Amino acid sequence: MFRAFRSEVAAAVESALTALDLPTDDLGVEEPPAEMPATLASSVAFRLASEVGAPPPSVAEDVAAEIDADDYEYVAHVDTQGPYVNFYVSEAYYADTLTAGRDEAYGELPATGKSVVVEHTSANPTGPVHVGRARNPIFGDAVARLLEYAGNDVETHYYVNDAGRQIAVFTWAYETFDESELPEPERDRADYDLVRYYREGNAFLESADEADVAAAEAEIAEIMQGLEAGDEDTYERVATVVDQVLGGMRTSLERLPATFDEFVKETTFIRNGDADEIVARLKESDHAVYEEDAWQLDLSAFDLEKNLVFLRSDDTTLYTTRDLAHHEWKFEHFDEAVTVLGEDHKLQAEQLEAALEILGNDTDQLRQTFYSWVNLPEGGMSTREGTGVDLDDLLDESVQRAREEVEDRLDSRIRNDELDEADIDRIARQVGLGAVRYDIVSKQPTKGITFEWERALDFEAQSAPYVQYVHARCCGIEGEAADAGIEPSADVSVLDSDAELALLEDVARFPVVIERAAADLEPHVVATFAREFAETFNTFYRECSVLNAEDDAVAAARLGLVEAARHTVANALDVLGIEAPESM
RNA sequence: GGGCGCGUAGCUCAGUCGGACAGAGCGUCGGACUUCUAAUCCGAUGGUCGCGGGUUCGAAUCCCGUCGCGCUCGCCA
Repeated sequence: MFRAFRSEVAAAVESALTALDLPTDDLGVEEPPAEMPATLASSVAFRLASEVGAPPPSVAEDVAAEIDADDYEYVAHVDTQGPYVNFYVSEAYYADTLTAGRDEAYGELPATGKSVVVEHTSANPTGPVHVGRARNPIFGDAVARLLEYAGNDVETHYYVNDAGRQIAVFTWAYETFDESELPEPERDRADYDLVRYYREGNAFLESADEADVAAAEAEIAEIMQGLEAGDEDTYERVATVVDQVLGGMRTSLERLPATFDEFVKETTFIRNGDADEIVARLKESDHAVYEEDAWQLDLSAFDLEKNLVFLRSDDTTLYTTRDLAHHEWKFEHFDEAVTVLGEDHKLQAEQLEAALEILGNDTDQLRQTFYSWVNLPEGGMSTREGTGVDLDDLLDESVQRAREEVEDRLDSRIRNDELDEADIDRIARQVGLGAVRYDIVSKQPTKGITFEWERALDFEAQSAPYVQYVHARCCGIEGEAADAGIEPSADVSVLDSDAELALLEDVARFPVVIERAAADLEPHVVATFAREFAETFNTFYRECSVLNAEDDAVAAARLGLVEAARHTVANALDVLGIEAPESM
């Protein structure tokens, strides 16, 4: 309803300014501070004061006088406070909000008809997912969910790097070293098992004799050449490693859960000839240069001083070359391609975009968004060096701590709903995973995060459990109300306390929060909303009892409001990929 | 050194397409469970919005400079 109200306010200000023969290029519509009773305001009087030759408050009054609230459905009345023109919502606004909120799908925006592919995570299949990388699936999954809520037809892709040098090194190491010379794997799973070979291989290349390293490098180069030449045997050797490791990584990611509609292998674009075709087309372009035996793009026209090599001197393609083919393929099949990348890929992403433009693509289809690395207090995390915290360990620890919390609280629990062992398992999992996700998704992606156990696993306020608790409370009330025979209504005329109306106003804002967050690809906006919404709900909870309401009509309307609130919290959490527990 | 990002309360963070006194949580201190679940709520405490200029009626927000931190500048990905 907020979106409709906002349109009405904009229309009202615009027509008032037109009537006053004033410019309408900037209507100055904004949200007033929380303490103000108005829902929207316009600061347009500031800008027009000099033009009119009157002080802002006087201009504001002129504007307000031109607006007749009766012309609008959701505008109850208009007044001024100093230089501001304030707009107040009508009972119809509350009524329609409550009605809309009682739909389970509340918050989902009308279909845009656009298909969007969200590529995220795409971590190299070299070993277990660690926390440094975990921001990508958590943020990426939330972006995908958010775009879905915003009305798009979304597909998620994981781009599998199965063609690069690292994978060639891995394949060589896997075939070369014997398990007996490796340490015990940390877990009995393929990614933990095989990463030992990868680490051993890298260590060998760094420390072995020059001659031995040269021999190894020759074998590694052979693998890369084999892939480039389309040699079936080489593909199979590489796939043996990649598929196993990726399988293990997927198990970790699915715990979050982060799932993918498709895993797209990089080698696809070598095998089908698309990468070669890209090379041929790039060679033809005005930006192509042949320097030091390699084909490169001079991107100075795009303000990128670094040349992009797209064909090595040994005629093999590079990651970015194949990614160009990959992106053209995405452009063909989807209206929009969103990619979630670590900030370390920023330059490469700019080069990619420039090259796509050179190839004649409409790069408006491409949206690349970046996040900063998650570091440990003592420094960065690396799969190759084996430093860092594994995502599995973080999730295990979080669920375990959540379980301890549940058990600790069991004795002091007032509610007599007798949680059984299965409930405790469920709550521990929902809360434990939710806490980890919320901790990461609630922050602006551009900000660096230092991973600290205590902070990531804080189950108090400003965390997932805080929001989840509100959902459980809603479910509790609805259960009790059903037992008491109360039927929910949408009769807002009996709701008049500040707490009730504040909650209703927050329910009303949810769709616009989705809209804005999706436009900017910023799921943390939804996380902030969810937390604020939970606060508003808790005030309502304290002050407005459903079961002990003054009369039946109030009880019924409050129950309707609780239902709308539950849908709002559940769906806000759903955008973030966090489960909404029915009890906890 | 060049490019990009970040810098807001003791700590972790919102707010950043200019607007009404800069907001939360944690921490510290003090209160509220015979009540629809206290993973909750209420109150107190706490800030030169890194620093210096500029633009503007108005700047945490825009511009310039500067300092600190991160990322990046491979025929790696």
